[in-house]
Amino acid sequence: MAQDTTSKTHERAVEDLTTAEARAELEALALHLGRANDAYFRDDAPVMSDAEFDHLRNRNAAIEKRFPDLIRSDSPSRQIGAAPSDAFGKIRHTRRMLSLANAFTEDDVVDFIAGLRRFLGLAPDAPLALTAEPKIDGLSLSLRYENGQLRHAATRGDGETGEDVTANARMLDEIPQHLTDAPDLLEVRGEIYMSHSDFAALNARQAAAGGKSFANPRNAAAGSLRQLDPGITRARPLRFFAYAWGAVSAPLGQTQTEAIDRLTALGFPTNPLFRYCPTLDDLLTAYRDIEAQRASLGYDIDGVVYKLDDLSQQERLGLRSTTPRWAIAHKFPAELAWTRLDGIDIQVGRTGALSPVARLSPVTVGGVVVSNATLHNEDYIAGRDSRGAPIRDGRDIRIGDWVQVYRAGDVIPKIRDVDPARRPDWSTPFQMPAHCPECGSPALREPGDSVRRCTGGLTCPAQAVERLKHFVSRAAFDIDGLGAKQVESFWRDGWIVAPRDIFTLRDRFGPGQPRQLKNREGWGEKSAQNLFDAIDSKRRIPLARLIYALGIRHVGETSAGVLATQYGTWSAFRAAMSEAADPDSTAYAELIAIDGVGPVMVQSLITAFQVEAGTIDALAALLDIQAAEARASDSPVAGKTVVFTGTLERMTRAEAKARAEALGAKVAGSVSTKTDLLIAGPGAGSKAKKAADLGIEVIDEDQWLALIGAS
DNA sequence: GTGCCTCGAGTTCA
DNA sequence: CTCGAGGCAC
Repeated sequence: MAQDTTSKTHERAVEDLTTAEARAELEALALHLGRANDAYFRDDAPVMSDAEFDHLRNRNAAIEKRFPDLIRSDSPSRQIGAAPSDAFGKIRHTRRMLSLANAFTEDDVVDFIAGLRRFLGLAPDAPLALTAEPKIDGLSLSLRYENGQLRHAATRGDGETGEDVTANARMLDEIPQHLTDAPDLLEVRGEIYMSHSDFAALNARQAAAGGKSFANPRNAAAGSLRQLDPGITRARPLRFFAYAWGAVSAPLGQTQTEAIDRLTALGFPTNPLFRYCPTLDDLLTAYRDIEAQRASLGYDIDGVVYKLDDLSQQERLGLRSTTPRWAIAHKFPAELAWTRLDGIDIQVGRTGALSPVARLSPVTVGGVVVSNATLHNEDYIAGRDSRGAPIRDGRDIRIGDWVQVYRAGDVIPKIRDVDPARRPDWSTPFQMPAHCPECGSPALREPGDSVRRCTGGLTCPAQAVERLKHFVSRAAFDIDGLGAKQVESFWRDGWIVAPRDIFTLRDRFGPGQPRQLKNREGWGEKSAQNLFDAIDSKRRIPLARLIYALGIRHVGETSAGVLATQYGTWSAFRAAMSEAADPDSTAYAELIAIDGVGPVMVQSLITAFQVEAGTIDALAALLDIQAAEARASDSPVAGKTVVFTGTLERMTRAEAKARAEALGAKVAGSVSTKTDLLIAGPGAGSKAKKAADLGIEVIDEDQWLALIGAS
């Protein structure tokens, strides 16, 4: 396994080391392991073998054990926990793994049910059955069975692509390896979790063996499933509940209830508290019952999931971008903790936004020690907006206050409340600085904006660095070995000041140059060469990624994709951005006509290409920009613009729109020359006439359903 | 003008 | 994950 033995060649027994040698070696190990960890964590580019990684980590631990006084504040033993995740292969989910929308109050649930009825075109009192089940606090897993055999197991990942943990899933008793009487293709989805008793026992074993303990059962489950050595996973008591499915070759039933029964019959553990709820009252009763049992279940749950029971109705409702419309998670009240607010720091983001961050006396909330929390913006801290009106959830928050902290979505620490009785008498309302703490430029708040922004632009170090970090981020250029930390370090030394410097790095600091990367601390011949190669490999870049990487305000990943698809090539896009500066130009009209592009984004694009034309063009000249391909789809309506008019008799307007969009069609509100197809129900008026005048194809609802294969 | 829905931006801890 | 706000339909 150990291809690279250089670092071990001169290794000496730990007992023989002098203090000075130990200190030097710990420093070197911190550097190497930190880099290796970054490479694993961020990219798919391990810089050393797993065996060597483990060896170095053990060596570090051994030296620290003998010289406890020398343990560094940046010690790898503190930073490197579970095995690096990217050592796992990737699996693309055939059906995306979604998350759930949340309900926090009974009113939210009532709204959810009303929304279902509205979408389906049902009367407010029409019967509508749902199901309720506990929401397990673990990590979701997708299991793919082909001809009854377990083929793949994948974590959720970002929903599109997860990690391949097949070898580990095969080690778990509660996951069937073979199925009988199953559909040829069956993807089962569920939750991996660890029970309270198993968690306590595991931590006790870990402590006895001198290992680190886990903060909570969910972390223990995640750490155990993501072991590189399946043997370790085998020894961990992981459990599983099935609650959903992905692709299937034959339906599991007509309702959620039937499908869950079928999964149970196939041998999957399903939750015993699953319940069929014909009415809203049944649903809320189920919630209270499950909440009452929460402490005695023996495993963590964080709410109750409601799903529409009828699967054909589920299909009609369809999906939003990241959540299904037919399900919701009714969350339990979050765990709370009181602590003191020791200070408020100001961070400066990529766009210059000044965000206040609370520095808290460390406190345990929901099994995790929290010491920072976001405070959003100045209105939030003042408890009122710029006109003095109180704002929702805002609080008068001051340094020195006792504050109540919770973790929103069980993740992001937030401040819920302030105890006025314990406010120190010296406290004063927090004042946002009028100048950027990083560069001293005036920090201004535009009318109507809730955020104060540094006006320094790219002369502000914080903005410049954040821009660079954005440029190399995963969804942008994603250069192996050039992550946030490296970019910041290069920026500090003036090696990379703007994005284009990345692509001239080899010319300026490569072989033959007076200053060379390989002589830089922490770099060698090989690693320098690898970085140059990694950079070169990203010169060829899809148009969408480049547009996103530019970091133009209001242009995120999605909008960048839309723009790329619309213009196709860099030269077309680049020309349009210049021409659009004239609001009377056709370029302007075309730009603002793009679905999802409005006046704010247009202005932002125009300004960016005026102010930064030189740097952008210099960058583009160093790249090989790939044209965007029109999205291919097998649906007959993909890419078509359709308009609905008149009364639809077999579905609501919302449903028709959602379905058409799911098939790749664009749904417009009015007929124009861009319209490809008009679906006209009874009572269609001017739109149908206009369509006829323009020679646009007009069909009725039945023909439409036949066209999309859904009659 | 109101009310979705989505997107962008900033966020934590491991 | 959440908030704020842009974009769009009604």
